[in-house]
Amino acid sequence: MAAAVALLDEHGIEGLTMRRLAQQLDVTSTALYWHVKTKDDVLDLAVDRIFGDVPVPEPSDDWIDDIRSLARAWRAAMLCHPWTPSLVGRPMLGPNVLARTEFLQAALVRGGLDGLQLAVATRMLANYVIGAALTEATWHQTADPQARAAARNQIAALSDAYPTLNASGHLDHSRWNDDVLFEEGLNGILRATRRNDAARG
Amino acid sequence: MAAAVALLDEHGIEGLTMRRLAQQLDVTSTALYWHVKTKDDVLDLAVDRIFGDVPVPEPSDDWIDDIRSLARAWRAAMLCHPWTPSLVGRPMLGPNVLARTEFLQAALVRGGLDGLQLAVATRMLANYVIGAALTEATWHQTADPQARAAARNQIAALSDAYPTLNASGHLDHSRWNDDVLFEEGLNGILRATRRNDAARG
DNA sequence: CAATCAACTTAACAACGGTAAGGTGATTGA
DNA sequence: TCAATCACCTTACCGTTGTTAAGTTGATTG
Repeated sequence: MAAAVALLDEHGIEGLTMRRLAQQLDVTSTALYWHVKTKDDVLDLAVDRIFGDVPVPEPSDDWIDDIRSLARAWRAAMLCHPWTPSLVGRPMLGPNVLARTEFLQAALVRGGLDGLQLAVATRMLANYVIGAALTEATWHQTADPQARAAARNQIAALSDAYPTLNASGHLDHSRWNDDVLFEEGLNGILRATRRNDAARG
Repeated sequence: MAAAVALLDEHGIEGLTMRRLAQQLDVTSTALYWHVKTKDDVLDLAVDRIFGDVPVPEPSDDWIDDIRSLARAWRAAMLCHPWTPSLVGRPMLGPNVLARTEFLQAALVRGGLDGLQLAVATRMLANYVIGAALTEATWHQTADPQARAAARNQIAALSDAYPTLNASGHLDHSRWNDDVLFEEGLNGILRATRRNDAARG
């Protein structure tokens, strides 16, 4: 798996082939099929391995801060291995993912949530983190500054069609800091879960 | 593109090959390369086509409801074509996507947001919708009830390791309705953006 | 000492994305 | 009217991919 992750990190998702992976391990490609059933298994294991690197915080008396830490670390791990977000479209049921979801929900329970509100908050947070990582990784992947500038200019040229988008600089990545945007959004969501909690009793 | 979407709908993302697409159109596979540069272009166009099906609401005097409508429709479109979410990991700069993002931001501006708060709210909403669609589509893709039950039992067996997860029924899809969870989460996020707005003055 | 078994190899398969070169039939311009 | 152009498609082919089948090796076991 270490070799697989290394290949994915270096050459992206299309750079991982069974032959290349085998070569990296000084084996024939077919030898891999002794340890693994299909290539998809390799990808699944690689993803779960990355999620295993996400440090699970020690539960403190501030459950909100616990969640914040987990969300931050989760996003950071995905952005550190930009191929991860695009592979989330497969069942995430590895033990590492489950352990972190367990921590998330436990923190919410400590915060007083249960029933529907608990389910809603869990999904809301998970969806936000995954969505953020996916969006940012996608954008970073279009790392070619030339392509970025071209896209920006294309928008600017159509500023009649996209006036708001153009004025807000939504595509101008030098204008807003991704970390700040993520943090602020996370705060908003956390406030929303607390508000729901308060509204319930 | 209609043929491509049909193939994707029927056989999933791996069911679309240039040869199959060509066969569907009674042509040779190489003929496709006259209209398109690479297979990735086909996928990009297919995604943008789906997003084109998302109805852009007529702006009303209730900007929050406008956003709700767009978010609902967007998620519905992605879930209707479950291969879409896993393809979002490529630059989404097609005109259809941009038009809808423009609508979203315009509604937020009408709601009184600008500057950092506007950027935060835009991303928060987009990330949530994308994350939700991705999560749900992923889960639906593991449609095999046998696999689902197996996963659930596996969790149940490890109920010591995942007590909260086990008790909340987070993996029990019969317990909570996806539509309800999405709607509630969306409400939470919208409340959060309004709160930010109020806090600013 | 024979048998088992994990771990690997060699050989080969069909299918894939993509290129190069050539054909065809309608549309054009002098 | 006739040659040239052009959009659109075909034939032939390339290297690579995931994957299977069958056989090999070398240590461990009864």
